[in-house]
Amino acid sequence: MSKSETKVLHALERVGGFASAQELHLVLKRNQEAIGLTTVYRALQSLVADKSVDLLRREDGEAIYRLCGDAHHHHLVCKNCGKTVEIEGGVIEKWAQKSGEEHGFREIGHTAEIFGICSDC
Amino acid sequence: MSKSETKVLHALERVGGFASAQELHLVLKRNQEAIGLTTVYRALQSLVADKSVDLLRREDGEAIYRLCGDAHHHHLVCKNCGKTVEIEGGVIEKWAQKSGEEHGFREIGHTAEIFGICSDC
DNA sequence: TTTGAAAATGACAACCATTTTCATTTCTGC
DNA sequence: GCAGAAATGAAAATGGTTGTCATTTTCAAA
Repeated sequence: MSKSETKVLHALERVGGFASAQELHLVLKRNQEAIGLTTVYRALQSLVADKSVDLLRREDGEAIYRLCGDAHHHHLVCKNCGKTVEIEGGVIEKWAQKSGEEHGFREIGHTAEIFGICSDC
Repeated sequence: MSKSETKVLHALERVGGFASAQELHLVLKRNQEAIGLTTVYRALQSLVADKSVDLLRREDGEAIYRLCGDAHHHHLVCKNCGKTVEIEGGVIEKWAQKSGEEHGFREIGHTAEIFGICSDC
C-alpha cells in the first residue's frame, strides 16, 4: 500500500462517513498532510479496486467514497454467477421504519435484496 | 406540457429503456425533430420534477432517464397474527434500480418485506 | 387583428468533477 | 552511488451539465 493510499484511508477514517475526492483533499490539506488532488484520485481508484473502499454516487453524480463495512448494508447479487456487492441501505431503513409506524406496527424489521445480471455475465 | 417535453417523452418511448440526455438529443436529431441540447436537459428536468420520468445514474455518474413504470407494491406483515398490509414501494423501486445500475447490473429485480408486531397484537 | 408580457427556445459560454499529460521527484534493487 | 521504474503533482484537457441572454413563440386582453 503506497504512502498516499495510507493518507487517504486515514482521512476517510477521520471523516467517518462518506466523502468526495475533493473533500478528502481538503481534509488532508488542513492537516499538513497535503498531497495533490491527482494523487487523491489515484489512491481512491486503487483502494476501490482493492475493495478497501466503496464507491457510491451522490444525487448529482459526484463520486463519494467510504470505508467498506462500516454501515448496515444490503446485497446486490448476480443471478448468474453469484457475484455479490454490498449496497448502502439507509433509504430502506427509513422506508421500513416509516411504513411500519404509519400502520401502527412496532418492533419493525425488514429484508431487502436486489438481484440482476452483472456486467461480467 | 411544453412541446419539447412531448418530444423528449416520445424519444424515450422509442428508445424503450434507459437513455442519457445526449442520446435522446441524437435520437431527436435523426428524426427531423431536432431541438437544442439545452432544451432536452430542461425538458428532462421538468419531467423528472413531474415524476413522469425517473432519473438514474450510470456507473460513471452520467445521468440516464426512463419512463416511470407502474409501481408494484410490497408487504408489511405481522410476525404474530400474519395480518398483511400492502405498502407503496416507489422508494424501493428507485433504490433497487439505482443500486443495480451503479454496479453495472441489468435485468434488475428485488425483494423487500417489512415485518413487525401490529397494533392488535 | 394588434399588442405586450411571460414563457420557451437554443447557441454559446461557464462550471466543475475527473482524467490525462508530462516533467520532476522518489523509491528500488544492484 | 546509480540507473531504471514507479509515484507524484501542476497544469491542461475532457465531457456532462448548467447558466446566460438574445430571440422567438404563446396567448390572453384590448
